[in-house]
Formats: sequence, structure tokens, C-alpha cells
Amino acid sequence: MTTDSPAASPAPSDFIRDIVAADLASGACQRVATRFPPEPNGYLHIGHAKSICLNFGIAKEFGGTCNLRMDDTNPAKEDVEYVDSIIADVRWLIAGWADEVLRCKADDAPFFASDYFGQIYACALTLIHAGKAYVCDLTAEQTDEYRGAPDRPGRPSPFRDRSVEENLHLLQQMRAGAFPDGARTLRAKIDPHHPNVWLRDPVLYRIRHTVHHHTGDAWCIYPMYDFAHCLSDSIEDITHSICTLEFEVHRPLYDWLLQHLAVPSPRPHQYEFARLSLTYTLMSKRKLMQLVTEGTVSGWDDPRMPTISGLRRRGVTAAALRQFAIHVGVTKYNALTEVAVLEHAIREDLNTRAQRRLGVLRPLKVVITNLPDGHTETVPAANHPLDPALGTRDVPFSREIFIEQDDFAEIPPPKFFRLKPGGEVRLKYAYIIKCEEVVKNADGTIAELRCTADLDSKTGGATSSRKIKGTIHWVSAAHAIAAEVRLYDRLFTEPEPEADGRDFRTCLNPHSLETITAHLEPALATARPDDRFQLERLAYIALDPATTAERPVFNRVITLKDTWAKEAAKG
RNA sequence: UGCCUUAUGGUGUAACGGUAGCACAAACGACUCUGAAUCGUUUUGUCUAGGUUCAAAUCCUAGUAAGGCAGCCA
Repeated sequence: MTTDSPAASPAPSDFIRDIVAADLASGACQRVATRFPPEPNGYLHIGHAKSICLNFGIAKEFGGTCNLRMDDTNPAKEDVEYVDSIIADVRWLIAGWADEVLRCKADDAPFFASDYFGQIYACALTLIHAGKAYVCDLTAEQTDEYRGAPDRPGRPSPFRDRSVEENLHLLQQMRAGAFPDGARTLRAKIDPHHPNVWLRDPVLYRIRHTVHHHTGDAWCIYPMYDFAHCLSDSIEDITHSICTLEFEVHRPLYDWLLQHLAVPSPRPHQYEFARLSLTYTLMSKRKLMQLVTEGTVSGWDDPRMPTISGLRRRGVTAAALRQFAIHVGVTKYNALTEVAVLEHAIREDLNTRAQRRLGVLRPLKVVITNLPDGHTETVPAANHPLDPALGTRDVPFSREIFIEQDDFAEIPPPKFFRLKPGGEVRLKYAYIIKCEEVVKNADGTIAELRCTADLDSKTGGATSSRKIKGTIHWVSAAHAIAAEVRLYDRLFTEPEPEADGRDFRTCLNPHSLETITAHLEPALATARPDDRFQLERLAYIALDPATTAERPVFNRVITLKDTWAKEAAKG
């Protein structure tokens, strides 16, 4: 119960899984092979997590495989740092769930589109021989000009009718480094007037004298996405190539290239689904990188980031993310999902797995006057209310304790059933106390509360069954450990940070991170990196890597639902 | 004055010509040594207009709205 995800839900169903099932049933394909093909130009985010869950999920459910492949055809934007982070994030997300369907190269490395540069180049030669590609000398600007616009037809390049021999010769020279960047391109010979802009003689190869993070200086020409992607899929025997909606208009090109290159049958087919959008969240790699470079957050793995590494560092589990992916589903509708769905998945997961602990975030000192000076005892506390097998631990209790400031009100609002002057409250696992006196500082703030305890009311005691409406958490002042706790809130104050063309920086939440020193029960001193705890009545927490031997650092993963906050807000 | 795609409660998602269901959110209640969790109840929906059919969320036509496409990015 503490390590497993919540009860497995029924296998998800969506239009893509329907297609896969139909293809298997009809014999269109013998087995299922999907792939997850990120470009290593940034860190993976929760939108990628949706795609990973889809691709690996399908492979798992249908007994197939899923390749992890770096779509690395643009050396100018890519880096090994991103390759490494992507591998780590994918492995973490699928660990214990679908890792057996992950297909890698022999050395356990991911596939790289750049490993196929030789084969892709050979395909370019094939297209030229077939009269289906030509070398074009137009500049980038001229190419744009000739291409026209979505509502304006293009016109043919003046280089469109070069001979096969000349094209062959020029491509070989391009490959040999005879021309500077941008001097020429290889283009498919399709239809300059086609209503679909992507079929107007798309560029297949461009010249880039740039060192590649994976192939070094072996190449100075690099294939474009459209050329490399369909071929990589074919080379890897992918059956279902699943991508996001913006590639829908590219599908005819994907099909054209594979048909004209007569790749082995059955050839892969592309299917598109809607990318994930979340309220109060930014989801573009470029914008996320901006948050990093401008120092708005501490890095790609800042726990406020929607990156997989940020969520992981925050304390969100892979199981919660997978459950979230099931909740949002897979469609072609451009949806905006409420973050509440993510938050629910996180709480649902943590509720079952997190052991309970006591801790006070904003302390208010309470002296229990009818206990002798120096009085100390321990009380047993349940580790998990849903799983008694997890047993109990002894929590030190003494004459002086801390309670939460919010749990006392000198002038209680309506329906406030916590501690108030003259009122009683149950200290969880311990005594019922009554507030006898409010001691104040010179400035009028509350210094401490002086209370008396019903000494027979201890859990299991003679008057322990007395019905007291309120139960609050506490920690022994002398025994509590000091720990840094980082309280996170959403990064933006608006559900759609970029609505109406607004700059997202104008709606950053100034309170997205608050760092406090909390008083935690001693058992939390031995927390380990993968542990998750629920601070009773407050929040789920997880250890941050910034923890040192002297000072533990915890991240608040997410608060508990707070019905009282809602009630209190009503006034 | 182009091409492609999409449209089901506040949000997301089912229903594959035959009772519009589920989840989140919201509201109320029960329970509670966590104002959590759990349990129960409730509110709110098929974009519009035509057509086909015994029967339409589903099929057809037209409209409307939203998204995508004019990188030598992916």
C-alpha cells in the first residue's frame, strides 16, 4: 500500500488505441511498435509525459515495444545535457510500469535519428535518381517567396528541372562541404501549387557547418524533420507513429516520402492527438527555458516547473503522473485541462503511499500548566490510518508544545472549532486541552497560550471518548527538529498566463515560493530521499536534494484539501 | 478568397443509429482523535439550422466558433 499505486484502473481506451486494436485484428500489422521521439533541445515537461504514457502505454497493453529516440537533426539547438535529462526522465516515468517495453540500442543507449544519417542520405540519392528531388540554389528568403502562402499558390523554383546527373553531382558536393551554409538545399519535387503548403517542394536537406552533439563533424548537411522522421520510423519498424496535432498537415508528406522510397511493408503510419494544456501553466519549451535563463526559477528542475524533473524533485511520483495521463485522455480536441485534475491525481496517489507525521509550520507556543516542569512522555501515533499494518511510532510529548498559529483564534469566526479562549481542543494522539490564558507581548501579539490538560483524556484513557469537535496537530517544543520547508504555490496568477497576447511575466505569482523553518517531530530526521510523508492536517512533503547533514530540507508537494479555508473565506 | 482538424455540464472525457454516463470542480449532508480520507445526495450538457430514419450526440448538407499550416525548427 505504501509503495504501490492506487488500484489499477481499467485499461484506457481512445481513438488511437482503437486504431491499433483494429490494425492488429485486421492483420494490417503483426505487432505494435511505437516510439517517443523528443528533440534534445530542452527538458521534458508534463505534456511530454502524456505522450510517453500514450506511447509506452500502447506498447505495454498490446504486447509491443516502444523506442526512445532522439530526434536530433538540428545540431544548432541540441545538446547532450538534454539527451541525458530526457533519458533519466523517461526511465523514471516508466520504471516499474512499462520499462520492459522500452527498446534501446545494444548498449542500452537510446536510438538517435542521427544514427540514420547515412541511410537518409542514401534515400536522398534514390529520390534524385527517380526524378523526385532536386538541388535548389534559392536563398531562404527566395524560397519563402516562391512558396507563396496558405491562401496564395506558390510557383516553381527555377532549379526545379535540373538533370539527375547535375542534382547528383551537386548533392555530393553539398555533402563534401563545397558550399557555405544556406547556399543550396535539396528539395522534394512534388507540386509547387499544392493547397497544402508542406507539399510545395519541401526542403529535405540544408547545409549547416555545425558540429553535432552525436555525430560530431561527420556531416555538414542535415536532413529536415519531415525527411528524417518518416525514415527513422521506417528503419526502426515502427507501426504507429503518434505525434501532436500540428503535424497533421505534414502527414501527406510523411506518406509521400515513404511511398516514393518504397520502404519495406508494412510501413509506419502517422496519427495525431491534441497536446496537453494546463491552467496556470506554461507548456512551451522555449518559454520554460526563458523562466530558467531569466532566473525566475532556479533551473529546469525547480519544483515549480511543469517539467518532469521539476515535478519529480517536488515529490510527485511517476504513478501519479501516469494516473493523470489516464484522466486527461487522448483526443483531437484542443482542450485546456484544469490543474485541479493534476492536483487530484497527486493527492490520490500520496494519500495511499505517504506515512503520517506531525509538524508545525508556523508555531504558537502552548504551555500545559497542570503538567510538572520538565514533564516528558511519548505517545504512540499511527503511521497510516488506511494501513494499520504499518504500525505506530512513539512521538515525544511534553509540557511545552507548539501548535499551528491558524489553530488558535482569540476571536473565533463562526464554525471555528479549533482552540479559542476558554475552549477545548483535542491534541491528536494526546490530551484534550483547554485554553486558560492568552499571554501577550508588549506589542499586543500573542506570546504563548497557557492551557490545562484533561489528564484522563489521553488516547485510550478514562475520558478519552469525550466528544471534542476539534482535533489539532502539535509538536513537542524541546524535541522538535528544525527543518527548512519550501512552500510552493502555482507559478502564475492567471489560469491562462498568455491569454489575449499578454506577456506571461506580468502574471507571475510573487508567492510561488515561501521558505520557512518548520518544527517537525523527531522521526522526520531520518527521512530518506524517496520517502513521502503527510504532515497531518497540512500537506504532503518530500525531501529535497538540497538537504544537508545539519539541516533537512523538505518540499511541500501539495497541500491537503482545505475545506475550512473555503468556509473561512466566505466570511 | 486556400487547405486540414475539432465542437457533449464550469473543466476533461465516454456513449461506435437505440436509457446521454464517468472523473475533476462546485453545493449540501453523514462520519471523523487529520475541517484530510471515506460515504451519500444535488446542480449543470449534445454549437446552430435544415435533412435522412421508427429512432440522431452519432449519418448528410449548410452555417457558426475554435485550433493548426506560409522555418533552410521540430
